[in-house]
Amino acid sequence: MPLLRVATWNINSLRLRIGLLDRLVEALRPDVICLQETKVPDELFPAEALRPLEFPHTVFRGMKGYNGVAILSRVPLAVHEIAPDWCGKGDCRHIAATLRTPRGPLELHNFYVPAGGDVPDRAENPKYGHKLDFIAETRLWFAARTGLARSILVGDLNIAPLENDVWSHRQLLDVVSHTPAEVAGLTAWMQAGFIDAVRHFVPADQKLYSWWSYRNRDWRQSDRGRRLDHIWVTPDLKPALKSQAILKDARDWPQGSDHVPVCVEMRV
DNA sequence: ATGGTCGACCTTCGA
Repeated sequence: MPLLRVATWNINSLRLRIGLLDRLVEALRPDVICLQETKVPDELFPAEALRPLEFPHTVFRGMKGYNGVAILSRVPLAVHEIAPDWCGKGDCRHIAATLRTPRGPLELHNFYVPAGGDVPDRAENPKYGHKLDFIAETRLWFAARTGLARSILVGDLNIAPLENDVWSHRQLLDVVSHTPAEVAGLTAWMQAGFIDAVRHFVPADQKLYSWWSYRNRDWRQSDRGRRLDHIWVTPDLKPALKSQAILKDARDWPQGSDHVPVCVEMRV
């Protein structure tokens, strides 16, 4: 099992869209699926309904109504209780696991970063402050992890850092997800120990999105997308990277999420 | 310039 494919998807309700996971598996053939916005408390996690998918190893952290993250895996894994309770909120926005691969353990982090509300102003909008505080905390925490290696960080990070990660850099400078403060915060976090595994394959001058708003009648025609979903790896894994895929067609799945799956293949 | 659409859940909130 030298090739490992890791997919990340904001599923926007696991119970509502559980049937779409078959399509994801068929299209991407992932070994590991990281989900965000599962919106299901742990005691209601649909383990039985997931069984036919044949991802026997699962870890999850959910709550009622909001947030929630899960990892479905064909590779044995165990929860890695290592990270703090970000911003002391008790939110279910992060789960870490250790994957047991034939060539040694891999550390995997699955994040759902706060969306941050509508107004990009700390005083006026506490959600925006929470988002900036969250990514500052995660940056400091990873920066303190000296010797971090063989690690993968994925998730809905709710920030599009590059000019071509949004449909119009100029028009989104004041829109939460692409403000200079968020971009600086996310970039500093990544540079605390990771490289962008998707942009490793796609030049920065090329438009690349993973999310299109529900509020566009014809999302494909208007194509006002943003790249909010990311896969980062520690630099030691850079030579291991083999390919990336963003499953744009998933945006047209029946009753689909507003996010599409992102996947990276690596030889680990 | 504005409003546009979802999901969860109890009527409005979060995205």
